[in-house]
Amino acid sequence: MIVSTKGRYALRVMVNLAQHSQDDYVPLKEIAETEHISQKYLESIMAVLSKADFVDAVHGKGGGYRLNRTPEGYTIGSILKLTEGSLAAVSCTSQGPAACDRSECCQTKPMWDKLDKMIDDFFEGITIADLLKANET
Amino acid sequence: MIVSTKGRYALRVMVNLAQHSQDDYVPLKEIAETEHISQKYLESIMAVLSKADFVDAVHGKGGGYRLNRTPEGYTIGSILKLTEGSLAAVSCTSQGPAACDRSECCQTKPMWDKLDKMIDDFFEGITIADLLKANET
DNA sequence: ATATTACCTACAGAATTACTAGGTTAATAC
DNA sequence: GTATTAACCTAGTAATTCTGTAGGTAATAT
Repeated sequence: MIVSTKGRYALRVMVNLAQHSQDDYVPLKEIAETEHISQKYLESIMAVLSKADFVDAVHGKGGGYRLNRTPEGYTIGSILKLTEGSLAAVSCTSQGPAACDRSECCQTKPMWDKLDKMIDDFFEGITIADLLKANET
Repeated sequence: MIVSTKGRYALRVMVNLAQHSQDDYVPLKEIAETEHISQKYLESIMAVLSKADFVDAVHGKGGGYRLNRTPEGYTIGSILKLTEGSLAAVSCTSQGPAACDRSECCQTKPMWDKLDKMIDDFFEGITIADLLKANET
Protein backbone atom coordinates (compact mmCIF):
# COMPACT_ATOMS: atom_id res chain seq x y z
CA MET A 1 0.00 0.00 0.00
CA ILE A 2 1.60 3.19 -1.11
CA VAL A 3 -1.23 5.58 -0.29
CA SER A 4 -3.16 5.24 2.97
CA THR A 5 -6.63 6.50 3.77
CA LYS A 6 -5.11 9.77 4.94
CA GLY A 7 -3.92 10.69 1.48
CA ARG A 8 -6.95 9.26 -0.26
CA TYR A 9 -9.35 11.15 2.00
CA ALA A 10 -7.37 14.33 1.46
CA LEU A 11 -7.80 13.97 -2.29
CA ARG A 12 -11.52 13.38 -1.96
CA VAL A 13 -11.92 16.45 0.21
CA MET A 14 -10.01 18.55 -2.29
CA VAL A 15 -12.15 17.26 -5.14
CA ASN A 16 -15.25 17.95 -3.09
CA LEU A 17 -14.13 21.51 -2.38
CA ALA A 18 -13.32 21.99 -6.05
CA GLN A 19 -16.90 21.15 -6.90
CA HIS A 20 -18.13 24.10 -4.85
CA SER A 21 -17.79 27.73 -5.80
CA GLN A 22 -14.37 29.09 -5.02
CA ASP A 23 -16.01 31.76 -2.83
CA ASP A 24 -18.05 29.36 -0.73
CA TYR A 25 -16.81 28.15 2.62
CA VAL A 26 -17.87 24.55 3.08
CA PRO A 27 -18.15 23.23 6.66
CA LEU A 28 -16.34 19.97 7.32
CA LYS A 29 -19.47 18.38 8.68
CA GLU A 30 -21.04 18.58 5.25
CA ILE A 31 -18.03 17.06 3.51
CA ALA A 32 -17.81 14.25 6.05
CA GLU A 33 -21.43 13.41 5.45
CA THR A 34 -21.40 13.41 1.68
CA GLU A 35 -18.12 11.51 1.55
CA HIS A 36 -19.05 9.15 4.38
CA ILE A 37 -15.81 9.78 6.23
CA SER A 38 -15.42 10.28 9.99
CA GLN A 39 -15.51 14.01 10.67
CA LYS A 40 -13.08 13.74 13.56
CA TYR A 41 -10.57 11.90 11.41
CA LEU A 42 -10.98 14.46 8.64
CA GLU A 43 -10.22 17.24 11.10
CA SER A 44 -6.69 15.96 11.55
CA ILE A 45 -6.22 15.83 7.80
CA MET A 46 -7.60 19.33 7.27
CA ALA A 47 -5.17 20.67 9.84
CA VAL A 48 -2.31 19.61 7.58
CA LEU A 49 -3.89 21.05 4.44
CA SER A 50 -4.68 24.27 6.23
CA LYS A 51 -1.22 24.76 7.72
CA ALA A 52 0.32 24.32 4.28
CA ASP A 53 -2.09 26.93 2.91
CA PHE A 54 -3.64 24.47 0.53
CA VAL A 55 -7.02 25.57 1.86
CA ASP A 56 -8.49 28.65 3.46
CA ALA A 57 -10.29 28.17 6.77
CA VAL A 58 -12.84 30.35 8.53
CA HIS A 59 -14.19 29.75 12.03
CA GLY A 60 -17.77 30.01 13.18
CA LYS A 61 -21.15 30.08 11.53
CA GLY A 62 -20.98 30.36 7.78
CA GLY A 63 -17.37 29.28 7.98
CA GLY A 64 -15.58 26.18 6.74
CA TYR A 65 -12.95 25.49 4.13
CA ARG A 66 -12.38 26.51 0.55
CA LEU A 67 -9.60 26.08 -1.97
CA ASN A 68 -6.86 28.64 -2.13
CA ARG A 69 -6.06 28.15 -5.80
CA THR A 70 -7.84 26.93 -8.90
CA PRO A 71 -8.11 23.13 -9.20
CA GLU A 72 -5.36 23.21 -11.83
CA GLY A 73 -3.00 24.56 -9.19
CA TYR A 74 -2.91 21.34 -7.18
CA THR A 75 -1.06 18.30 -8.43
CA ILE A 76 -2.06 14.99 -6.87
CA GLY A 77 1.60 14.53 -5.99
CA SER A 78 1.74 17.73 -3.97
CA ILE A 79 -1.30 16.72 -1.92
CA LEU A 80 -0.12 13.17 -1.30
CA LYS A 81 3.41 14.20 -0.39
CA LEU A 82 1.98 16.64 2.10
CA THR A 83 -0.46 14.27 3.76
CA GLU A 84 1.49 11.02 3.46
CA GLY A 85 4.86 12.56 4.18
CA SER A 86 6.49 10.70 1.31
CA LEU A 87 5.61 8.69 -1.74
CA ALA A 88 8.61 6.35 -1.62
CA ALA A 89 7.60 2.93 -2.91
CA VAL A 90 10.24 1.19 -0.83
CA SER A 91 11.95 2.26 2.39
CA CYS A 92 15.45 1.67 1.07
CA THR A 93 15.32 4.56 -1.39
CA SER A 94 14.48 7.15 1.21
CA GLN A 95 17.01 9.29 2.99
CA GLY A 96 17.88 9.21 6.65
CA PRO A 97 17.82 6.24 9.02
CA ALA A 98 15.72 4.09 6.68
CA ALA A 99 18.31 4.37 3.94
CA CYS A 100 19.98 1.12 2.98
CA ASP A 101 23.68 0.87 3.81
CA ARG A 102 24.20 -1.56 0.97
CA SER A 103 22.66 0.67 -1.66
CA GLU A 104 25.91 1.11 -3.52
CA CYS A 105 26.32 -2.55 -4.30
CA CYS A 106 22.65 -3.47 -4.38
CA GLN A 107 21.50 -4.82 -7.69
CA THR A 108 17.88 -3.97 -7.09
CA LYS A 109 18.41 -0.33 -6.12
CA PRO A 110 18.36 1.12 -9.66
CA MET A 111 14.98 -0.52 -10.19
CA TRP A 112 13.53 1.08 -7.06
CA ASP A 113 14.86 4.46 -8.11
CA LYS A 114 13.22 4.06 -11.50
CA LEU A 115 9.95 3.03 -9.87
CA ASP A 116 10.03 6.02 -7.54
CA LYS A 117 10.53 8.36 -10.46
CA MET A 118 7.74 6.74 -12.45
CA ILE A 119 5.29 7.09 -9.57
CA ASP A 120 6.34 10.66 -8.93
CA ASP A 121 5.89 11.57 -12.58
CA PHE A 122 2.49 9.93 -12.56
CA PHE A 123 1.17 11.89 -9.60
CA GLU A 124 2.77 15.17 -10.60
CA GLY A 125 1.14 14.86 -14.01
CA ILE A 126 -2.40 14.89 -12.64
CA THR A 127 -4.21 17.80 -11.03
CA ILE A 128 -7.46 18.10 -9.11
CA ALA A 129 -8.94 19.60 -12.26
CA ASP A 130 -8.24 16.36 -14.12
CA LEU A 131 -10.14 14.36 -11.53
CA LEU A 132 -13.16 16.65 -11.89
CA LYS A 133 -13.30 16.03 -15.62
CA ALA A 134 -13.59 12.28 -15.07
CA ASN A 135 -17.18 12.78 -14.01
CA GLU A 136 -18.25 15.05 -16.82
CA THR A 137 -18.49 12.43 -19.52
CA MET B 1 5.56 1.60 1.04
CA ILE B 2 4.43 -0.74 -1.65
CA VAL B 3 7.11 -3.40 -1.25
CA SER B 4 8.20 -4.53 2.23
CA THR B 5 11.46 -6.20 3.21
CA LYS B 6 9.89 -9.56 2.53
CA GLY B 7 9.57 -8.93 -1.18
CA ARG B 8 12.85 -7.06 -1.41
CA TYR B 9 14.76 -9.82 0.36
CA ALA B 10 13.14 -12.39 -1.91
CA LEU B 11 14.41 -10.51 -4.94
CA ARG B 12 17.91 -10.28 -3.54
CA VAL B 13 17.96 -14.01 -2.84
CA MET B 14 16.80 -14.77 -6.36
CA VAL B 15 19.47 -12.51 -7.82
CA ASN B 16 22.04 -14.15 -5.58
CA LEU B 17 21.01 -17.62 -6.71
CA ALA B 18 21.10 -16.48 -10.31
CA GLN B 19 24.72 -15.51 -9.85
CA HIS B 20 25.61 -19.11 -9.01
CA SER B 21 25.71 -21.98 -11.45
CA GLN B 22 22.27 -23.37 -12.15
CA ASP B 23 23.49 -26.80 -10.96
CA ASP B 24 24.86 -25.62 -7.61
CA TYR B 25 22.80 -25.83 -4.47
CA VAL B 26 23.53 -22.81 -2.32
CA PRO B 27 22.90 -23.12 1.44
CA LEU B 28 20.79 -20.36 2.97
CA LYS B 29 23.45 -19.64 5.57
CA GLU B 30 25.77 -18.46 2.83
CA ILE B 31 23.14 -16.22 1.24
CA ALA B 32 22.17 -14.74 4.59
CA GLU B 33 25.80 -13.87 5.27
CA THR B 34 26.66 -12.30 1.94
CA GLU B 35 23.39 -10.37 1.84
CA HIS B 36 23.50 -9.45 5.54
CA ILE B 37 19.96 -10.65 6.15
CA SER B 38 18.72 -12.64 9.15
CA GLN B 39 18.87 -16.33 8.22
CA LYS B 40 15.82 -17.17 10.29
CA TYR B 41 13.77 -14.50 8.59
CA LEU B 42 14.96 -15.67 5.20
CA GLU B 43 13.81 -19.18 6.00
CA SER B 44 10.21 -18.04 6.10
CA ILE B 45 10.61 -16.32 2.75
CA MET B 46 12.27 -19.34 1.14
CA ALA B 47 9.39 -21.51 2.28
CA VAL B 48 7.09 -19.46 0.06
CA LEU B 49 9.43 -19.53 -2.92
CA SER B 50 9.97 -23.26 -2.51
CA LYS B 51 6.29 -24.16 -2.22
CA ALA B 52 5.56 -22.23 -5.40
CA ASP B 53 8.36 -24.15 -7.15
CA PHE B 54 10.29 -20.99 -7.84
CA VAL B 55 13.33 -22.72 -6.36
CA ASP B 56 14.54 -26.24 -5.89
CA ALA B 57 15.51 -27.28 -2.37
CA VAL B 58 17.70 -30.12 -1.14
CA HIS B 59 18.17 -31.06 2.51
CA GLY B 60 21.40 -32.01 4.24
CA LYS B 61 25.07 -31.54 3.53
CA GLY B 62 25.76 -30.19 0.08
CA GLY B 63 22.15 -29.12 -0.12
CA GLY B 64 20.56 -25.71 -0.32
CA TYR B 65 18.57 -23.85 -2.93
CA ARG B 66 18.90 -23.27 -6.66
CA LEU B 67 16.76 -21.70 -9.35
CA ASN B 68 14.27 -23.83 -11.18
CA ARG B 69 14.33 -21.80 -14.38
CA THR B 70 16.70 -19.49 -16.17
CA PRO B 71 16.84 -15.94 -14.79
CA GLU B 72 14.79 -14.78 -17.78
CA GLY B 73 11.95 -16.98 -16.56
CA TYR B 74 11.22 -14.90 -13.48
CA THR B 75 9.54 -11.54 -13.73
CA ILE B 76 9.96 -9.24 -10.76
CA GLY B 77 6.19 -9.01 -10.65
CA SER B 78 5.74 -12.75 -10.22
CA ILE B 79 8.16 -12.85 -7.30
CA LEU B 80 6.68 -9.82 -5.58
CA LYS B 81 3.09 -10.96 -6.03
CA LEU B 82 4.03 -14.28 -4.51
CA THR B 83 5.88 -12.94 -1.49
CA GLU B 84 3.90 -9.77 -0.88
CA GLY B 85 0.53 -11.29 -1.66
CA SER B 86 -0.49 -8.33 -3.79
CA LEU B 87 0.97 -5.27 -5.41
CA ALA B 88 -2.07 -3.04 -5.03
CA ALA B 89 -0.97 0.55 -4.52
CA VAL B 90 -4.11 1.41 -2.56
CA SER B 91 -6.47 -0.80 -0.60
CA CYS B 92 -9.60 0.45 -2.34
CA THR B 93 -8.74 -1.15 -5.66
CA SER B 94 -8.37 -4.63 -4.26
CA GLN B 95 -11.11 -7.18 -4.21
CA GLY B 96 -12.87 -8.61 -1.17
CA PRO B 97 -13.52 -6.90 2.15
CA ALA B 98 -11.05 -4.09 1.50
CA ALA B 99 -12.88 -3.02 -1.63
CA CYS B 100 -14.47 0.41 -1.49
CA ASP B 101 -18.25 0.46 -1.56
CA ARG B 102 -18.23 3.89 -3.15
CA SER B 103 -16.01 2.88 -6.03
CA GLU B 104 -18.69 3.43 -8.60
CA CYS B 105 -19.10 7.11 -7.87
CA CYS B 106 -15.57 7.78 -6.67
CA GLN B 107 -13.74 10.33 -8.72
CA THR B 108 -10.33 9.11 -7.71
CA LYS B 109 -10.88 5.42 -8.50
CA PRO B 110 -9.93 5.59 -12.20
CA MET B 111 -6.61 7.11 -11.19
CA TRP B 112 -5.87 4.27 -8.77
CA ASP B 113 -6.73 1.71 -11.40
CA LYS B 114 -4.37 3.40 -13.82
CA LEU B 115 -1.62 3.47 -11.22
CA ASP B 116 -2.09 -0.21 -10.43
CA LYS B 117 -1.77 -1.08 -14.08
CA MET B 118 1.32 1.07 -14.50
CA ILE B 119 3.04 -0.58 -11.55
CA ASP B 120 2.07 -4.04 -12.72
CA ASP B 121 3.41 -3.36 -16.21
CA PHE B 122 6.61 -2.04 -14.69
CA PHE B 123 7.31 -5.14 -12.61
CA GLU B 124 6.17 -7.61 -15.23
CA GLY B 125 8.52 -5.99 -17.71
CA ILE B 126 11.64 -6.75 -15.69
CA THR B 127 13.18 -10.16 -15.07
CA ILE B 128 15.91 -11.40 -12.75
CA ALA B 129 18.17 -11.51 -15.80
CA ASP B 130 17.74 -7.76 -16.24
CA LEU B 131 18.87 -7.12 -12.69
CA LEU B 132 22.01 -9.17 -13.25
CA LYS B 133 22.99 -7.04 -16.22
CA ALA B 134 22.94 -3.92 -14.10
CA ASN B 135 26.18 -5.00 -12.49
CA GLU B 136 28.04 -5.95 -15.63
CA THR B 137 28.83 -2.46 -16.84
C1' DA C 1 26.36 -41.84 14.01
C1' DT C 2 27.14 -37.14 13.12
C1' DA C 3 26.95 -33.00 10.83
C1' DT C 4 24.51 -30.28 7.83
C1' DT C 5 20.63 -28.19 5.91
C1' DA C 6 15.76 -27.47 4.84
C1' DC C 7 11.24 -27.17 7.01
C1' DC C 8 7.61 -26.21 10.60
C1' DT C 9 4.97 -23.88 14.47
C1' DA C 10 4.50 -20.44 17.57
C1' DC C 11 5.36 -16.18 19.56
C1' DA C 12 6.64 -11.17 20.18
C1' DG C 13 8.36 -6.38 20.08
C1' DA C 14 7.90 -2.30 17.28
C1' DA C 15 5.75 0.54 14.19
C1' DT C 16 1.91 2.16 11.61
C1' DT C 17 -2.89 2.91 10.63
C1' DA C 18 -7.21 4.61 11.42
C1' DC C 19 -9.53 6.34 14.31
C1' DT C 20 -12.02 8.39 19.04
C1' DA C 21 -12.52 11.57 23.13
C1' DG C 22 -12.73 15.75 25.00
C1' DG C 23 -11.66 19.94 25.15
C1' DT C 24 -10.39 25.37 23.48
C1' DT C 25 -10.62 29.29 20.34
C1' DA C 26 -12.70 32.18 16.87
C1' DA C 27 -16.50 33.95 14.26
C1' DT C 28 -21.38 34.79 13.44
C1' DA C 29 -26.55 35.21 14.52
C1' DC C 30 -29.90 36.66 17.56
C1' DG D 1 -23.72 39.38 25.35
C1' DT D 2 -25.29 34.90 24.98
C1' DA D 3 -25.85 30.96 22.08
C1' DT D 4 -24.47 28.55 18.22
C1' DT D 5 -21.48 27.12 14.86
C1' DA D 6 -17.24 25.46 13.23
C1' DA D 7 -12.18 25.31 13.16
C1' DC D 8 -8.27 23.96 16.05
C1' DC D 9 -5.55 21.31 19.62
C1' DT D 10 -3.81 17.37 22.57
C1' DA D 11 -4.04 12.90 23.93
C1' DG D 12 -5.09 8.18 23.78
C1' DT D 13 -6.13 3.54 21.69
C1' DA D 14 -7.68 -0.72 19.24
C1' DA D 15 -6.30 -3.21 15.34
C1' DT D 16 -3.21 -4.50 12.05
C1' DT D 17 1.13 -5.18 9.81
C1' DC D 18 6.01 -5.56 9.79
C1' DT D 19 10.18 -7.68 11.00
C1' DG D 20 11.84 -10.56 12.98
C1' DT D 21 13.11 -14.79 17.24
C1' DA D 22 12.98 -19.26 19.41
C1' DG D 23 13.04 -23.92 19.34
C1' DG D 24 12.19 -27.77 17.43
C1' DT D 25 11.69 -31.88 13.40
C1' DA D 26 12.81 -34.16 8.94
C1' DA D 27 15.87 -35.29 5.23
C1' DT D 28 20.48 -36.05 3.20
C1' DA D 29 25.67 -36.74 2.82
C1' DT D 30 29.98 -38.45 4.87
